[in-house]
Amino acid sequence: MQKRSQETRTRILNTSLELFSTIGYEKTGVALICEKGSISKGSFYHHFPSKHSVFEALLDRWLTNIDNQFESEIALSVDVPSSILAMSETFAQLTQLSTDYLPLFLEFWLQSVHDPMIWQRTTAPYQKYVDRFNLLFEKGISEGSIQKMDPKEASYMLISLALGLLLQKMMSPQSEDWSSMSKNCISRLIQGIKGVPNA
Amino acid sequence: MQKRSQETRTRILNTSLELFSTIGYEKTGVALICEKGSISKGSFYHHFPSKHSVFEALLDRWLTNIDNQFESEIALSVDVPSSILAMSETFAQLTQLSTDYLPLFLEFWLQSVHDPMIWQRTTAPYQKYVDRFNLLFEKGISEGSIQKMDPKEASYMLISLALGLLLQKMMSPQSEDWSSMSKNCISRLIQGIKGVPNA
DNA sequence: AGAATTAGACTGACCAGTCGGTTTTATTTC
DNA sequence: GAAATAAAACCGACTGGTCAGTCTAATTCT
Repeated sequence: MQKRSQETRTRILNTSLELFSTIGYEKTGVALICEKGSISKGSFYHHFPSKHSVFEALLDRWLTNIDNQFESEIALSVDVPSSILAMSETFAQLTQLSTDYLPLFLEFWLQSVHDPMIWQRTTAPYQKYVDRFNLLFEKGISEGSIQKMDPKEASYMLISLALGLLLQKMMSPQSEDWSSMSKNCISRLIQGIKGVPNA
Repeated sequence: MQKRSQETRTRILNTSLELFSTIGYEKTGVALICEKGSISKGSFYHHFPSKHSVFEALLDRWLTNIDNQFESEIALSVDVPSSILAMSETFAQLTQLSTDYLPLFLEFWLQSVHDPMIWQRTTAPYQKYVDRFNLLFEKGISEGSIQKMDPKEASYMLISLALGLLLQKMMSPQSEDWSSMSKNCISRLIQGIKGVPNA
C-alpha cells in the first residue's frame, strides 16, 4: 500500500512548508522537521534525497497551483479589461489563502537570484504569465479597450503592482485588510489604463 | 590613529555587502569575508560583535542613505504630481546605482518578516515613507491635482509598483533596461491618478 | 610605554546526510 | 487462506564537516 507512504510524504512537505515559512529555510533543520512532523530521519531521507529537494518540491507545488488557478480563470471572460480583472481576482484570492506561507515565496525569489538552477525553474512559468498578459494587452489595445501603449509596459506594471502588494502585505500586521486594498489598487490601475472614449 | 581602524571597518562592511549580495547572508562565512577583505578573524570581531551585527550595520547604512536621498529631493518641487515624480526619479536612480546589491534588500525584507527586532528597525522608516506619501497625496487631492480617492490607496499603489519593479529587475538578466521601464511605469501611474479637468 | 588594533590557531555546537537494522505492507506459493 | 518471501517504508544513533565566535600573543599606532 502506497497510501501510508504518500501520507508521510505530504506530511514532510507540509511540515517543511510551515517551518520554512515561519523560521526560514536555512534556520530550519531536518531534525526539527522530523520532530514536528513525527517522522524519523531515515524516513525523511527515504522520501527526499536532500533538504533542498523538499524546497524544490514545494516550489513546484506552488507553481503548478498558481498555474492551474490562472488557467481555469483565464478562459471565462472575453472582454479584455474584465479578463485582466478576473486574473487579478484570482491573484488576490491566492494571496489570501496562503498568507502564512508568503515568506516562502520570498525565499523562492531570493534563491532564484542566487542559484541558476532554481532561477530557470521559476523563470519559465513567470515568463509564461508575462507573455500571457502581453497577449491580453495587445488584444485590448488593438480592440481599443486599452490605451495605446507598449503592452509590455502594461504587463510589467500590473505584475509589479501585484508583487509589491504582496511584499507589503508580508510586512504589515495581519490585521490590515490587504485583500480589499489589493482589489481596489488593481482595479484602479486598470481603470487608468483603459481606453479613453475618444482617442 | 583611528584612520586605519575606520578603514578596516568599512572594508569589512563593503566586503560583506558584496558577499551577502552575491551568495547570500547565510552562505557567507565570516572566514570568507575575512579572506576576501584581507582582514583577520580577530580584527573582524574587534569591530563587530557578531556576523549579524554587520548585517544590521549594512541595513542601517542602506536606510539612512535612502532617507537622505529622499529628504534632499522632496523639498524641491511644490506641485504635487511633479513632487511625486521627483521622488520616483530618485528611486529609479537609487536602484540603478545598487543593482548588484539588490538581493540584499530582499534579504533585509525576509529577515524583517522573521525577526521582530529587524522588523521594528525596518518598519519605522518604511512607515515614514508611507506617511510622507500620504500627506503628499492628501494635499494633491484637496488641491485637485490628484483624483478624489483614498490617499493611503494611492501611496500603497505607488510603493507597490516601485517594489514590484525592483523585484522583477532582480530576476531578469542585467541587459534589460529597467531604469527607463520604471520611469515610464511610474509616470503612467501618476498620469492615471492625476485629477481630471472637470470632476 | 601602553592603548588600540591585528593575527590566526583553536573550540564547541550544530547539522545535513549515512548506515545497519526493524517493522510494515504487498506478493507469491502451496 | 495461511505460510513464505520479497519489497517498501521507517527508525534513530552516529559521522564528518562546517562555521560562528574565543583566546593569547604579536604588531602598530600615539
